[in-house]
Parts: sequence; C-alpha cells; structure tokens
Amino acid sequence: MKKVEIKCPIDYSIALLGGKWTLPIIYVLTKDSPKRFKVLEREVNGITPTMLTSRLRALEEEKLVYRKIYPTIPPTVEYGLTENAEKLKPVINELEKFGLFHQGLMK
Amino acid sequence: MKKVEIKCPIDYSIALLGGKWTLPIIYVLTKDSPKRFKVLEREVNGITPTMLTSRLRALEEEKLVYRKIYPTIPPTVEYGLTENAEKLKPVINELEKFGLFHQGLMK
DNA sequence: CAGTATCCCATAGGATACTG
DNA sequence: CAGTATCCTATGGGATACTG
Repeated sequence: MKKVEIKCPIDYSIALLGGKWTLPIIYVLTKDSPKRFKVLEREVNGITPTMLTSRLRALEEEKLVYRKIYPTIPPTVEYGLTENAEKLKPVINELEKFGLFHQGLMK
Repeated sequence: MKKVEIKCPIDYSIALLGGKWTLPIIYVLTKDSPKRFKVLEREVNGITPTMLTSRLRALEEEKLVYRKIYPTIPPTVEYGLTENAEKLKPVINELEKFGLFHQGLMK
C-alpha cells in the first residue's frame, strides 16, 4: 500500500469534475435523464451551446454520459447518465452538504 | 477562484474547492496539522511559494485554515485546519473513491 | 524561513454568427 | 433542433528573482 500517492485520486477527480459546468450538467441529469440538448441548455443556467457541446463531448469520452441520436426531422439527440455516473451521486451529495454548510458559515 | 454569490450549493462548492491546489493543500493538512509553510511547500508536490501563499490566504478568508505566527528569528508560521474544515472530510473521501473507480475505468 | 514582486502564458470559458 | 465556426478575453496558474 502506498499511502503517499493516496492524494492522486483526488487530483484526478478534481481535474475531471472541477470545471465550471461539468457537475452542473451531471446534476440536472441526475434529477431526470435522458434529456435533449435544448432542455439541458435551458436547465443548466447560463451555459452557452458551445460550452454545452464541449462539456458533453468530454463527458462522453469519460464514459459518464451517453449520447443517442434519433434520425428525426428536426434532429433529436438525447443525453443520459451512464452506470458509471451513478458512482458520482455520493460525491454530489457531499459537495451539496458542504456547500450548504459553508454558505451558512460565510454570511 | 472568484467569490460569487451562487445559489446552487454544488456550484458554490466547486467554486470553493475546484482549483488545482486547494484540496491537495487541505488533504496534507488532514493527515497532520498544523504545518509550517516550508513543510507544506515540500509536501504539496509541485506547488510554488507564490501559489501556496495565494491559496492559503484564500483558505484563511474562507475560514478553512488558520494561521499562527511565532515571532521567532527566523520566522515561524503555522497553518492548520479549522473545525469547519472537518466538514470536508466526507467530500475528500468521496472524491478519492470516485477517482480510484474512474481511473480503473479508463485504463 | 516565509514570504513578495514581476512578468508571462496557456487555456478555460464567453460572444456572436451561421448551418445541416 | 442540435449543433459548428470564429474570434476573443479573463484569469488561474507558472517561472524567476528578491527581501524582512
């Protein structure tokens, strides 16, 4: 057991999740998934299409989000959480608890 | 990281903790606190004095770290976790678990 | 020892316009 | 609808040198 490198997974997680939009996107998907692009754009407050596309592509590569295309006219694309993303729920839950605590602390 | 008035606790936590060095600094302090500046510089791998100072000042303002100065020659300054920072342990723990899981997933 | 003072840069993120 | 294509900016972060 190398206790010394135990902080690496934390760096790793922060690199993965620490962006401005990553967890907000995942969060709205935890409440209801899958969702269409336009719905995400509306529910993730303040995000632009460019950023949304960019983050969704990354999340796909990281196997946290899947993408399903329906060849309709006009196009329909659905984004949903993968099984792997289930593992994020405790993380989100703890971040939420801490956020609430610290917000209370600072005012 | 900027101080914003964010409603969503998750956005808030990410804004607070999402930087490159914040959690690494806190993490080494969870293992043993307080620590002197030089010790932190050594244990937080890769950090520069500039960044370390910058992050420690922010963490002080956020009441997660305290600073104690001993008027010795040469100067001694100790940094330690506050009680509030205890609330971060579950967050760190979950981030660590997720990091390990996802690292395994991706290789 | 415990920092500052500068200067610099990459890139995350944003604004706007356009398309299959 | 679901994106791209451009272009641009702010700032988080880094390198180096210096000081009370």
